[in-house]
Amino acid sequence: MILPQSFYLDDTVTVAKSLLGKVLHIKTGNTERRARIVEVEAYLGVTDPACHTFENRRTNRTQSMYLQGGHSYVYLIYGMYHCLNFVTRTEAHPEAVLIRAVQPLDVESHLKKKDIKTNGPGKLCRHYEITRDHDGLRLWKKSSALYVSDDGFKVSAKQIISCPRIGVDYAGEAAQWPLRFYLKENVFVSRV
DNA sequence: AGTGAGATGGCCT
DNA sequence: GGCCATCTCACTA
Repeated sequence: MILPQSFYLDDTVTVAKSLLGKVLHIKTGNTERRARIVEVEAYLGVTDPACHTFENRRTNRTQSMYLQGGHSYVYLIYGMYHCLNFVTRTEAHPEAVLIRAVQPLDVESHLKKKDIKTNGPGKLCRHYEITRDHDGLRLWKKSSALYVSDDGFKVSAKQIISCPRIGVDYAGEAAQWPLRFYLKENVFVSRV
């Protein structure tokens, strides 16, 4: 079942945790690939020093974060990698969930750890060729190049690990906030 | 295994 | 000019 837009309008931490186990669909040309979300981070908008919209900062890059929840937000980082986010809440609350790692579902391959190409926000976008072209898409529409569904995969609260976010040391105290969530013992998670 | 540098563009002061 | 929600490669040991 495809996730409705209302799914994304909830509290950002709730959405982040709920996204674990959901299925991301990526359409390129005639093919559609699927991947289970296994690692995410919450970015809490205007009051979060680690968030691009901290203090209501509004640039060309962050336009889509000010859309309603359920849109994609893709940005370029370090001049060469892209990061995929799902916007949450409403226009007045520019918050988002960063998709840090997914588990590919199409190929029945027994991947060795060194061969995993989707365990990190930059690597997963490179693997699925997700770029700024995928910014501002409506994730609740099956016609979008990116959309998200629930295939019935169950995740219990005990399987969700919380810890500080990666790569935000500059954000002071906020760097310690437990806003990174991942599935316990999942091999596709970027790091433990 | 662990550390350090480099690639490279947008946004900041 | 400097920093960044990253990753890879080359080096140490």
